[in-house]
Amino acid sequence: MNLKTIAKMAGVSTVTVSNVMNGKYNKASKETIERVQKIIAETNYHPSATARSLIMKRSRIIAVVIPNLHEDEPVSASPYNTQILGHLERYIRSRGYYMMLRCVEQSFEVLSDLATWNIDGAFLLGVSAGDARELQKMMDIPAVFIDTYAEDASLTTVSIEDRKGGYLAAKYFLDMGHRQVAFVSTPTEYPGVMQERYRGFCDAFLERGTELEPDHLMITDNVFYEQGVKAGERIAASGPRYTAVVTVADVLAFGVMEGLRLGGRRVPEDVSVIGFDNLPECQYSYPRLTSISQHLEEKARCAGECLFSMLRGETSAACNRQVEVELVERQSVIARL
Amino acid sequence: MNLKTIAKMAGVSTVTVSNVMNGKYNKASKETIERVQKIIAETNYHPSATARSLIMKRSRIIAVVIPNLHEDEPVSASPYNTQILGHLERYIRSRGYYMMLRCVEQSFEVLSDLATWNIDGAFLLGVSAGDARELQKMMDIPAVFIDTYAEDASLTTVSIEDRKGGYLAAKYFLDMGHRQVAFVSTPTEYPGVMQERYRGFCDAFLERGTELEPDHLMITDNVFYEQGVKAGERIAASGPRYTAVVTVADVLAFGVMEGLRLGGRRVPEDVSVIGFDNLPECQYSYPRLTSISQHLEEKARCAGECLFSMLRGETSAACNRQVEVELVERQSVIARL
DNA sequence: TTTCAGAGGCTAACCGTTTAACTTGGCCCT
DNA sequence: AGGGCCAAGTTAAACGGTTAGCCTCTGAAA
Repeated sequence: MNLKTIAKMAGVSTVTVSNVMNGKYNKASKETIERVQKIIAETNYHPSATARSLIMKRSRIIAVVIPNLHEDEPVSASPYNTQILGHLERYIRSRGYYMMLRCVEQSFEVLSDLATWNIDGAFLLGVSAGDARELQKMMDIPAVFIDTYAEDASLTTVSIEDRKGGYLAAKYFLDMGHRQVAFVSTPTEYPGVMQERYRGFCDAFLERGTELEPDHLMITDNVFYEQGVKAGERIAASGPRYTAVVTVADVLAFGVMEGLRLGGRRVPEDVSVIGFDNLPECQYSYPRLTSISQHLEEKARCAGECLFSMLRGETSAACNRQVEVELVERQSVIARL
Repeated sequence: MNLKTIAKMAGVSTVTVSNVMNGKYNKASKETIERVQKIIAETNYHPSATARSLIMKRSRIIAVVIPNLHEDEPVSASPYNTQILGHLERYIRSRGYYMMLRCVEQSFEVLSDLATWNIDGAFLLGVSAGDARELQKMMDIPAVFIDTYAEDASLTTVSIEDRKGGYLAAKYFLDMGHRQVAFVSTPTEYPGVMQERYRGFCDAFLERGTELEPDHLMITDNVFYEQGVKAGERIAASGPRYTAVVTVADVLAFGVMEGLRLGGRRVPEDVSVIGFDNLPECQYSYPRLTSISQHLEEKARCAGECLFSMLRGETSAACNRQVEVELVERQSVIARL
């Protein structure tokens, strides 16, 4: 079933059918339009996207590049990824576009072959700043980087208020009377999400004039559960020194809680814990985890708006937007009087 | 950059370049092949997938249709979905195909517009048997239904040994000395995953000759956490009657454990619990949840093999494969002497 | 010496759309 | 009466590949 067939059935040329399909109603008479539309509906005809994108040089396909989903590690398989993916798909579809998904280990391995599809734009998740700039160059299409921190403003990025998140967690503890607070994170010395969160954490102590413990910073190799357990055990082993822990990821927090328990400390009676991301699991961990929440739908909408404004050619320069965070109170924190 | 350009640079016709690209090496001389390949490499040329699929009538695109990912509910946002998605993507890509993702609320809303892309095949997740048959008719392309149970064998399906899973859980409890075992599930009267699991559960009791408690079956509205909590509370309220619970989903089990706690029962000291799916979260719930595990990579590979054998036209009729399950022991179960 | 096969290559048609440019007739204005 | 303009079409070219069919040359077999 193609244009030509429809045209023949309607007794008009293919161009007329094409015009009707694309809403160019000033190019045809009312009767013609109705006749053609009737036939289209009856035959359930849908134009070929391939033919269309071939000649129009735009495919209405958006690529979404996301790190390794298949891994058994909670961080990859995390509901975070599923949800943001779901929201992005909805946004893309609501605009009449299609989503092509690509999971990658190394960001680079990818994109040349995606280019064969004349991709209109791309969302890239969790790419480092350096890689991001490379990628931006390789694919000369509009791209929005989600959770990437670039020092310069050449990239269009959408992230959350990571710094404020760290700040909120620390301030919450300080307000609750905690003074000895550990910070569990992957390395914070490079620009990125974790550094921001740590900066915010420090901000709160600075603002309050409270000294940080000299060894409050506990660096882990990754944000997986087992590393959290180790960190928790270390904290437990340091005696009653720390009364509270901020972690940069919920999964890490789940591990820390287990590690503390293994080390003989109760959560939250002996040590309070705050996570980051507010995964659905926070509601059914034990104890339920207090966490910094990011509004994923908002994040996706934000990213979508950025990308589609670029697609429309509104080159309002690269935007760098941050979505609000908030602290969600649950049972893993108690006040310290 | 297109075929014509490359052809001109190499001093040959487009056909020759095309042949070289597609490995038809018997159609060109060794020198020509090398010259053309060199130019292709230098210019980093990639042929247009749109043009190609237009004329070849196959796109190398596989559609993946998955229910609502964006929901905040653990069951949608579940790592299960993320992981199976990741594995499917890997399989698809390993075959040189592309993955188009579509999240749906109602399975039907979808597929006519996907057809515009000349999709070669599709994976459909979590579609009911009835819908599946409709869909199969609508899109006349090879499709593999994952986690769909059809009574007849007209559909190609891949699922897990759900019945055996239910059996394993029940048998494990019986072997551990439990006699009063509750079964928490969404309705089991219609064909589907849950019915299979329940059947397996009953099988074990029948085999052992142990009577089931008259009200052992606790039906929930869905497999979300809150429903699990309610079921757990109900079980707790029924006094010391039940010493063990089998649930049809881990998230439900997490809820049940919380509900039992709220009702004053300890897990596993008073009541033991087994989940289903073996989500990564089982490793960091409290207590760690014993669960029936499905091998997702295997499941994806299985589905992939089915689909690609259909794509190759090997019409070995519709296959209905089931992937193995096993019981993973953790801390949520103790023996009853 | 003719025949035949195969290597190596080319031309033309085709896939299903969109777009630019052209046609035709009717109407209005001068 | 002639020109200009608009509505409602049409035809032809283009997008970037693939495929079928044709051509030419060389070497070997009959």
